[in-house]
Amino acid sequence: MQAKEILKQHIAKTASLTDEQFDHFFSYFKPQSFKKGQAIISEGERVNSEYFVLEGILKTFFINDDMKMFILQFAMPTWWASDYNALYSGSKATVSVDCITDAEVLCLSSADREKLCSEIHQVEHFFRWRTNRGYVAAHKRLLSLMNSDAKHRYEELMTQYPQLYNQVPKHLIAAYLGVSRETLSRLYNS
Amino acid sequence: MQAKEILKQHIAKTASLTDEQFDHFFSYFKPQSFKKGQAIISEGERVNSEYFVLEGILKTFFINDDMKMFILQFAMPTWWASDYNALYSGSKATVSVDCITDAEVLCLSSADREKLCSEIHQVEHFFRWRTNRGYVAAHKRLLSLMNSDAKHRYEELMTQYPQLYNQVPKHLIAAYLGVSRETLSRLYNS
DNA sequence: TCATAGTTGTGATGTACATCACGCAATCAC
DNA sequence: GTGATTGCGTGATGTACATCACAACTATGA
Repeated sequence: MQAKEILKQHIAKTASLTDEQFDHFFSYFKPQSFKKGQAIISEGERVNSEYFVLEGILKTFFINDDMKMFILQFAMPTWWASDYNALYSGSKATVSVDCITDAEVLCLSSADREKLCSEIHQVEHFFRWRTNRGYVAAHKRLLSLMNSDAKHRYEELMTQYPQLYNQVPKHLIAAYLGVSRETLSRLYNS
Repeated sequence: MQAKEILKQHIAKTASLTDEQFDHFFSYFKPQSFKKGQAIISEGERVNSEYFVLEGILKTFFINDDMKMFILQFAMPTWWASDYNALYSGSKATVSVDCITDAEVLCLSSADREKLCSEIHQVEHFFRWRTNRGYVAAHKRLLSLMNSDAKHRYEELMTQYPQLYNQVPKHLIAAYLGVSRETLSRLYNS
Protein backbone atom coordinates (compact mmCIF):
# COMPACT_ATOMS: atom_id res chain seq x y z
CA MET A 1 0.00 0.00 0.00
CA GLN A 2 1.08 3.57 -0.71
CA ALA A 3 2.34 5.76 2.10
CA LYS A 4 -0.49 8.18 1.37
CA GLU A 5 -3.15 5.53 1.63
CA ILE A 6 -1.72 4.14 4.88
CA LEU A 7 -1.77 7.56 6.51
CA LYS A 8 -5.23 8.32 5.10
CA GLN A 9 -6.76 5.21 6.59
CA HIS A 10 -4.98 5.85 9.87
CA ILE A 11 -6.36 9.37 10.16
CA ALA A 12 -9.82 8.36 9.00
CA LYS A 13 -10.29 6.26 12.14
CA THR A 14 -10.40 9.43 14.25
CA ALA A 15 -11.04 12.43 12.02
CA SER A 16 -13.09 13.32 8.94
CA LEU A 17 -11.04 15.14 6.33
CA THR A 18 -12.22 15.94 2.82
CA ASP A 19 -9.95 14.67 0.04
CA GLU A 20 -8.67 18.19 -0.51
CA GLN A 21 -7.95 18.63 3.16
CA PHE A 22 -6.15 15.33 3.31
CA ASP A 23 -4.07 16.16 0.22
CA HIS A 24 -3.04 19.41 1.84
CA PHE A 25 -2.30 17.62 5.11
CA PHE A 26 -0.27 14.94 3.39
CA SER A 27 1.79 17.45 1.42
CA TYR A 28 3.62 18.42 4.63
CA PHE A 29 4.90 14.91 5.28
CA LYS A 30 8.39 14.07 4.01
CA PRO A 31 9.10 10.40 3.28
CA GLN A 32 12.39 9.16 4.72
CA SER A 33 14.23 5.84 4.69
CA PHE A 34 16.50 4.62 7.46
CA LYS A 35 18.78 1.64 7.84
CA LYS A 36 18.78 -0.74 10.79
CA GLY A 37 20.69 0.88 13.65
CA GLN A 38 20.45 4.39 12.26
CA ALA A 39 19.62 7.21 14.66
CA ILE A 40 16.61 9.45 14.01
CA ILE A 41 16.68 11.57 17.16
CA SER A 42 19.74 11.70 19.43
CA GLU A 43 19.82 12.90 23.01
CA GLY A 44 21.05 16.47 23.32
CA GLU A 45 20.07 17.49 19.79
CA ARG A 46 17.29 19.83 18.79
CA VAL A 47 14.06 18.06 17.88
CA ASN A 48 11.97 19.48 15.06
CA SER A 49 9.83 16.64 13.86
CA GLU A 50 7.74 13.65 14.68
CA TYR A 51 7.69 10.45 12.65
CA PHE A 52 4.88 8.23 11.40
CA VAL A 53 6.10 4.68 10.80
CA LEU A 54 5.17 3.05 7.48
CA GLU A 55 7.47 0.05 7.70
CA GLY A 56 9.91 -1.39 10.22
CA ILE A 57 10.29 -0.91 13.95
CA LEU A 58 11.72 2.08 15.81
CA LYS A 59 12.53 2.41 19.47
CA THR A 60 12.29 5.44 21.75
CA PHE A 61 14.82 5.07 24.53
CA PHE A 62 16.85 6.70 27.27
CA ILE A 63 20.38 5.83 28.37
CA ASN A 64 21.33 6.67 31.96
CA ASP A 65 24.69 7.58 33.48
CA ASP A 66 25.58 3.89 33.91
CA MET A 67 25.00 3.37 30.17
CA LYS A 68 21.92 1.33 30.92
CA MET A 69 19.16 1.60 28.32
CA PHE A 70 15.43 1.97 29.01
CA ILE A 71 12.93 1.68 26.20
CA LEU A 72 9.84 3.85 26.36
CA GLN A 73 8.21 2.63 23.18
CA PHE A 74 8.58 0.29 20.26
CA ALA A 75 7.07 2.10 17.26
CA MET A 76 5.61 -0.24 14.67
CA PRO A 77 3.79 0.63 11.41
CA THR A 78 1.07 3.30 11.88
CA TRP A 79 2.61 4.33 15.19
CA TRP A 80 4.15 7.73 15.84
CA ALA A 81 7.47 8.45 17.50
CA SER A 82 9.38 11.46 18.72
CA ASP A 83 10.61 13.13 21.88
CA TYR A 84 7.33 14.84 22.67
CA ASN A 85 8.77 16.67 25.62
CA ALA A 86 11.44 18.32 23.52
CA LEU A 87 9.07 18.76 20.61
CA TYR A 88 6.44 20.66 22.60
CA SER A 89 8.75 22.60 24.88
CA GLY A 90 11.41 23.48 22.32
CA SER A 91 14.14 22.06 24.56
CA LYS A 92 16.80 19.57 23.52
CA ALA A 93 16.08 15.87 23.26
CA THR A 94 16.32 13.88 26.49
CA VAL A 95 15.31 10.63 24.80
CA SER A 96 16.54 9.14 21.55
CA VAL A 97 14.84 7.38 18.64
CA ASP A 98 16.51 4.89 16.33
CA CYS A 99 15.77 1.98 14.02
CA ILE A 100 15.64 -1.63 15.19
CA THR A 101 15.06 -2.73 11.58
CA ASP A 102 15.27 -0.91 8.24
CA ALA A 103 12.43 1.59 8.28
CA GLU A 104 10.27 3.82 6.11
CA VAL A 105 8.73 6.81 7.84
CA LEU A 106 6.85 10.01 7.13
CA CYS A 107 8.36 13.05 8.81
CA LEU A 108 6.22 15.96 10.00
CA SER A 109 7.82 19.05 11.49
CA SER A 110 6.40 20.50 14.67
CA ALA A 111 5.92 23.86 13.00
CA ASP A 112 3.93 22.22 10.20
CA ARG A 113 1.88 20.19 12.66
CA GLU A 114 0.90 23.35 14.53
CA LYS A 115 0.14 25.10 11.23
CA LEU A 116 -2.06 22.21 10.09
CA CYS A 117 -3.76 22.01 13.49
CA SER A 118 -4.73 25.66 13.33
CA GLU A 119 -5.74 25.53 9.64
CA ILE A 120 -7.83 22.38 9.82
CA HIS A 121 -9.90 21.81 12.93
CA GLN A 122 -10.20 18.06 12.25
CA VAL A 123 -6.41 17.73 12.21
CA GLU A 124 -6.28 19.19 15.70
CA HIS A 125 -9.03 16.75 16.63
CA PHE A 126 -6.97 13.85 15.33
CA PHE A 127 -3.88 14.83 17.28
CA ARG A 128 -5.86 15.30 20.47
CA TRP A 129 -7.22 11.76 20.25
CA ARG A 130 -3.92 10.26 19.25
CA THR A 131 -2.20 11.85 22.22
CA ASN A 132 -4.97 10.75 24.50
CA ARG A 133 -4.44 7.13 23.45
CA GLY A 134 -0.75 7.51 24.22
CA TYR A 135 -1.54 8.99 27.62
CA VAL A 136 -3.84 6.11 28.50
CA ALA A 137 -1.27 3.55 27.30
CA ALA A 138 1.43 5.17 29.43
CA HIS A 139 -0.78 5.00 32.53
CA LYS A 140 -1.55 1.34 31.87
CA ARG A 141 2.15 0.68 31.69
CA LEU A 142 2.79 2.59 34.92
CA LEU A 143 0.27 0.36 36.66
CA SER A 144 1.76 -2.74 35.13
CA LEU A 145 5.26 -1.72 36.29
CA MET A 146 4.06 -1.08 39.84
CA ASN A 147 1.64 -3.99 40.10
CA SER A 148 3.03 -6.91 38.10
CA ASP A 149 6.27 -8.82 38.29
CA ALA A 150 8.58 -9.13 35.30
CA LYS A 151 7.17 -12.49 34.20
CA HIS A 152 3.64 -11.14 34.05
CA ARG A 153 4.77 -8.05 32.13
CA TYR A 154 6.64 -10.24 29.67
CA GLU A 155 3.62 -12.42 29.02
CA GLU A 156 1.38 -9.38 28.57
CA LEU A 157 3.78 -7.91 26.04
CA MET A 158 4.13 -11.15 24.08
CA THR A 159 0.36 -11.63 23.99
CA GLN A 160 -0.26 -8.11 22.75
CA TYR A 161 2.65 -7.87 20.31
CA PRO A 162 3.79 -11.42 19.42
CA GLN A 163 5.75 -10.10 16.42
CA LEU A 164 8.25 -8.57 18.84
CA TYR A 165 9.39 -12.05 19.84
CA ASN A 166 11.02 -12.71 16.47
CA GLN A 167 11.73 -9.20 15.23
CA VAL A 168 13.34 -7.63 18.28
CA PRO A 169 16.47 -8.85 20.16
CA LYS A 170 15.76 -10.08 23.65
CA HIS A 171 17.94 -7.52 25.41
CA LEU A 172 15.73 -4.77 23.93
CA ILE A 173 12.61 -6.49 25.19
CA ALA A 174 14.30 -6.62 28.60
CA ALA A 175 15.05 -2.89 28.37
CA TYR A 176 11.36 -2.29 27.66
CA LEU A 177 10.16 -4.47 30.52
CA GLY A 178 12.61 -2.88 32.95
CA VAL A 179 14.59 -6.02 33.82
CA SER A 180 18.08 -7.23 32.99
CA ARG A 181 18.55 -9.44 29.92
CA GLU A 182 19.69 -12.26 32.21
CA THR A 183 16.48 -12.12 34.21
CA LEU A 184 14.40 -12.07 31.03
CA SER A 185 16.23 -15.13 29.72
CA ARG A 186 15.51 -17.00 32.94
CA LEU A 187 11.83 -15.95 32.85
CA TYR A 188 10.88 -17.61 29.58
CA ASN A 189 13.01 -20.69 30.20
CA SER A 190 10.64 -21.67 32.98
CA MET B 1 -10.41 33.75 43.56
CA GLN B 2 -13.59 32.77 41.76
CA ALA B 3 -13.88 29.38 40.08
CA LYS B 4 -14.46 31.12 36.79
CA GLU B 5 -11.35 33.24 37.08
CA ILE B 6 -9.19 30.26 38.06
CA LEU B 7 -10.31 28.27 35.04
CA LYS B 8 -9.98 31.30 32.76
CA GLN B 9 -6.38 31.90 33.73
CA HIS B 10 -5.64 28.20 33.42
CA ILE B 11 -7.00 28.02 29.87
CA ALA B 12 -5.40 31.29 28.83
CA LYS B 13 -1.94 29.77 29.25
CA THR B 14 -2.58 27.53 26.23
CA ALA B 15 -5.51 28.86 24.23
CA SER B 16 -6.98 32.22 23.18
CA LEU B 17 -10.69 32.43 23.80
CA THR B 18 -12.77 35.59 23.46
CA ASP B 19 -14.76 36.51 26.57
CA GLU B 20 -17.93 35.30 24.88
CA GLN B 21 -16.31 32.00 23.97
CA PHE B 22 -15.02 31.54 27.50
CA ASP B 23 -18.44 32.34 29.01
CA HIS B 24 -19.99 29.73 26.76
CA PHE B 25 -17.23 27.25 27.63
CA PHE B 26 -17.58 27.89 31.35
CA SER B 27 -21.36 27.46 31.28
CA TYR B 28 -20.89 23.72 30.79
CA PHE B 29 -18.91 23.26 33.99
CA LYS B 30 -20.83 22.20 37.10
CA PRO B 31 -19.32 23.17 40.47
CA GLN B 32 -19.29 20.33 42.98
CA SER B 33 -18.10 19.98 46.57
CA PHE B 34 -16.75 16.79 48.09
CA LYS B 35 -15.75 15.78 51.58
CA LYS B 36 -12.47 14.16 52.54
CA GLY B 37 -12.64 10.46 51.69
CA GLN B 38 -15.58 10.81 49.33
CA ALA B 39 -15.47 8.87 46.05
CA ILE B 40 -15.81 10.72 42.75
CA ILE B 41 -15.25 7.83 40.33
CA SER B 42 -15.42 4.20 41.47
CA GLU B 43 -14.01 1.21 39.64
CA GLY B 44 -16.66 -0.64 37.65
CA GLU B 45 -18.98 2.35 37.29
CA ARG B 46 -19.73 4.28 34.13
CA VAL B 47 -17.62 7.41 33.73
CA ASN B 48 -19.21 10.47 32.18
CA SER B 49 -17.12 13.38 33.32
CA GLU B 50 -13.75 14.79 34.03
CA TYR B 51 -12.95 17.09 36.93
CA PHE B 52 -10.98 20.31 37.23
CA VAL B 53 -9.70 20.84 40.77
CA LEU B 54 -10.26 24.26 42.35
CA GLU B 55 -9.37 23.37 45.92
CA GLY B 56 -8.13 20.30 47.78
CA ILE B 57 -6.31 17.19 46.62
CA LEU B 58 -7.72 14.20 44.75
CA LYS B 59 -6.09 10.91 43.97
CA THR B 60 -6.48 8.66 40.94
CA PHE B 61 -5.77 5.09 41.96
CA PHE B 62 -6.10 1.41 41.24
CA ILE B 63 -6.58 -1.42 43.73
CA ASN B 64 -5.35 -4.87 42.69
CA ASP B 65 -6.62 -8.32 43.65
CA ASP B 66 -4.48 -8.33 46.81
CA MET B 67 -6.17 -5.07 47.87
CA LYS B 68 -2.93 -3.20 47.31
CA MET B 69 -3.36 0.39 46.15
CA PHE B 70 -1.39 2.12 43.41
CA ILE B 71 -1.70 5.86 42.88
CA LEU B 72 -1.47 7.16 39.33
CA GLN B 73 -1.87 10.82 40.15
CA PHE B 74 -2.37 13.32 42.92
CA ALA B 75 -4.60 16.05 41.49
CA MET B 76 -4.01 19.45 43.06
CA PRO B 77 -5.66 22.80 42.22
CA THR B 78 -5.73 23.53 38.45
CA TRP B 79 -5.11 19.85 37.68
CA TRP B 80 -7.58 17.59 35.92
CA ALA B 81 -8.63 14.12 36.96
CA SER B 82 -10.71 11.29 35.53
CA ASP B 83 -10.41 7.78 34.16
CA TYR B 84 -9.41 8.86 30.67
CA ASN B 85 -9.43 5.32 29.38
CA ALA B 86 -13.06 4.80 30.36
CA LEU B 87 -13.98 8.35 29.41
CA TYR B 88 -12.68 8.08 25.83
CA SER B 89 -13.61 4.46 25.18
CA GLY B 90 -17.01 4.49 26.86
CA SER B 91 -16.08 1.46 28.94
CA LYS B 92 -16.42 1.13 32.70
CA ALA B 93 -13.92 2.67 35.09
CA THR B 94 -10.82 0.61 35.81
CA VAL B 95 -9.33 3.25 38.08
CA SER B 96 -10.98 5.26 40.83
CA VAL B 97 -10.83 8.89 41.91
CA ASP B 98 -11.50 10.15 45.43
CA CYS B 99 -10.73 13.00 47.77
CA ILE B 100 -7.69 13.10 50.05
CA THR B 101 -8.94 16.38 51.52
CA ASP B 102 -12.22 18.29 51.23
CA ALA B 103 -12.37 19.45 47.63
CA GLU B 104 -14.06 21.89 45.27
CA VAL B 105 -14.12 20.87 41.63
CA LEU B 106 -15.65 21.81 38.31
CA CYS B 107 -17.25 18.90 36.50
CA LEU B 108 -17.32 18.68 32.70
CA SER B 109 -19.11 15.83 30.97
CA SER B 110 -17.38 14.02 28.14
CA ALA B 111 -20.29 14.76 25.81
CA ASP B 112 -20.01 18.47 26.60
CA ARG B 113 -16.25 18.41 26.17
CA GLU B 114 -16.61 16.91 22.69
CA LYS B 115 -19.34 19.42 21.86
CA LEU B 116 -17.17 22.32 22.99
CA CYS B 117 -14.15 20.92 21.16
CA SER B 118 -16.05 20.79 17.91
CA GLU B 119 -17.75 24.18 18.41
CA ILE B 120 -14.65 26.10 19.42
CA HIS B 121 -11.40 25.25 17.71
CA GLN B 122 -9.31 26.83 20.50
CA VAL B 123 -10.97 24.55 23.06
CA GLU B 124 -9.82 21.53 21.09
CA HIS B 125 -6.39 23.15 20.95
CA PHE B 126 -6.36 23.51 24.72
CA PHE B 127 -7.27 19.90 25.35
CA ARG B 128 -4.65 18.65 22.89
CA TRP B 129 -1.93 20.53 24.74
CA ARG B 130 -3.18 19.54 28.15
CA THR B 131 -3.21 15.89 27.19
CA ASN B 132 0.24 16.18 25.69
CA ARG B 133 1.59 17.49 28.97
CA GLY B 134 0.04 14.52 30.75
CA TYR B 135 1.57 12.15 28.21
CA VAL B 136 5.03 13.62 28.71
CA ALA B 137 4.65 13.51 32.50
CA ALA B 138 3.63 9.85 32.36
CA HIS B 139 6.69 8.98 30.29
CA LYS B 140 8.95 10.83 32.71
CA ARG B 141 7.47 8.79 35.50
CA LEU B 142 7.95 5.54 33.59
CA LEU B 143 11.64 6.36 33.22
CA SER B 144 11.90 7.32 36.86
CA LEU B 145 10.30 4.01 37.91
CA MET B 146 12.63 1.98 35.74
CA ASN B 147 15.80 4.00 36.33
CA SER B 148 15.73 5.32 39.89
CA ASP B 149 15.48 3.61 43.25
CA ALA B 150 12.73 4.44 45.72
CA LYS B 151 14.84 6.95 47.67
CA HIS B 152 15.61 8.94 44.54
CA ARG B 153 11.95 8.92 43.48
CA TYR B 154 10.90 10.07 46.93
CA GLU B 155 13.34 12.99 46.90
CA GLU B 156 12.25 14.01 43.41
CA LEU B 157 8.62 14.01 44.47
CA MET B 158 9.26 16.00 47.65
CA THR B 159 11.34 18.56 45.75
CA GLN B 160 8.68 19.04 43.11
CA TYR B 161 5.62 18.95 45.39
CA PRO B 162 6.75 19.72 48.95
CA GLN B 163 3.15 20.40 50.00
CA LEU B 164 2.45 16.67 49.71
CA TYR B 165 4.69 16.03 52.72
CA ASN B 166 2.24 17.66 55.12
CA GLN B 167 -1.03 17.29 53.31
CA VAL B 168 -0.95 13.63 52.29
CA PRO B 169 -0.54 10.56 54.55
CA LYS B 170 2.72 8.73 54.05
CA HIS B 171 1.14 5.46 52.97
CA LEU B 172 -0.41 7.29 50.00
CA ILE B 173 2.94 8.74 49.04
CA ALA B 174 4.30 5.19 49.20
CA ALA B 175 1.47 4.00 46.95
CA TYR B 176 2.44 6.70 44.46
CA LEU B 177 6.13 5.87 44.54
CA GLY B 178 5.46 2.15 44.18
CA VAL B 179 6.98 1.02 47.48
CA SER B 180 5.57 -0.29 50.75
CA ARG B 181 4.83 2.22 53.53
CA GLU B 182 7.47 0.47 55.68
CA THR B 183 10.16 1.00 53.07
CA LEU B 184 9.17 4.64 52.64
CA SER B 185 9.37 5.20 56.39
CA ARG B 186 12.88 3.73 56.44
CA LEU B 187 13.94 5.85 53.46
CA TYR B 188 13.42 9.25 55.00
CA ASN B 189 14.66 8.18 58.46
CA SER B 190 18.14 7.80 57.02
C1' DT C 1 -14.42 10.30 77.75
C1' DC C 2 -13.48 6.31 76.22
C1' DA C 3 -13.28 3.27 72.25
C1' DT C 4 -12.04 2.62 67.73
C1' DA C 5 -9.87 3.47 63.52
C1' DG C 6 -6.17 5.53 61.07
C1' DT C 7 -1.26 6.66 60.84
C1' DT C 8 3.61 5.87 61.62
C1' DG C 9 7.90 3.45 63.19
C1' DT C 10 10.96 -0.66 63.56
C1' DG C 11 12.83 -5.41 63.81
C1' DA C 12 13.16 -10.11 61.56
C1' DT C 13 12.88 -12.68 57.62
C1' DG C 14 12.00 -13.79 52.72
C1' DT C 15 12.43 -12.98 47.67
C1' DA C 16 12.64 -11.07 43.10
C1' DC C 17 15.44 -9.13 41.06
C1' DA C 18 20.57 -7.07 39.58
C1' DT C 19 25.28 -7.79 38.82
C1' DC C 20 29.42 -10.21 37.70
C1' DA C 21 31.58 -13.80 35.27
C1' DC C 22 31.94 -16.98 31.77
C1' DG C 23 31.03 -19.87 27.60
C1' DC C 24 29.10 -20.56 23.23
C1' DA C 25 26.77 -19.78 18.81
C1' DA C 26 25.59 -16.84 14.81
C1' DT C 27 26.52 -12.92 12.05
C1' DC C 28 29.33 -9.31 10.10
C1' DA C 29 33.57 -7.02 8.28
C1' DC C 30 37.53 -7.10 5.61
C1' DG D 1 38.13 -17.46 5.94
C1' DT D 2 39.28 -15.51 10.12
C1' DG D 3 38.75 -12.30 13.74
C1' DA D 4 35.44 -9.24 15.88
C1' DT D 5 31.00 -8.19 17.23
C1' DT D 6 26.43 -9.23 18.71
C1' DG D 7 23.10 -12.09 20.86
C1' DC D 8 21.86 -15.50 24.20
C1' DG D 9 22.08 -18.78 28.24
C1' DT D 10 23.44 -19.98 33.04
C1' DG D 11 25.72 -20.22 37.63
C1' DA D 12 27.15 -17.61 41.95
C1' DT D 13 26.50 -13.90 44.79
C1' DG D 14 24.63 -9.44 46.42
C1' DT D 15 20.86 -6.20 47.47
C1' DA D 16 16.77 -3.39 47.45
C1' DC D 17 12.97 -4.14 48.31
C1' DA D 18 8.31 -6.78 50.29
C1' DT D 19 6.03 -9.00 53.96
C1' DC D 20 4.83 -10.13 58.61
C1' DA D 21 4.49 -8.88 63.29
C1' DC D 22 3.98 -5.75 66.84
C1' DA D 23 3.93 -1.28 69.31
C1' DA D 24 2.86 3.50 69.94
C1' DC D 25 0.75 7.62 69.00
C1' DT D 26 -3.19 10.62 67.11
C1' DA D 27 -7.46 11.86 65.51
C1' DT D 28 -12.57 10.82 65.35
C1' DG D 29 -16.82 10.01 66.83
C1' DA D 30 -20.75 8.10 70.08
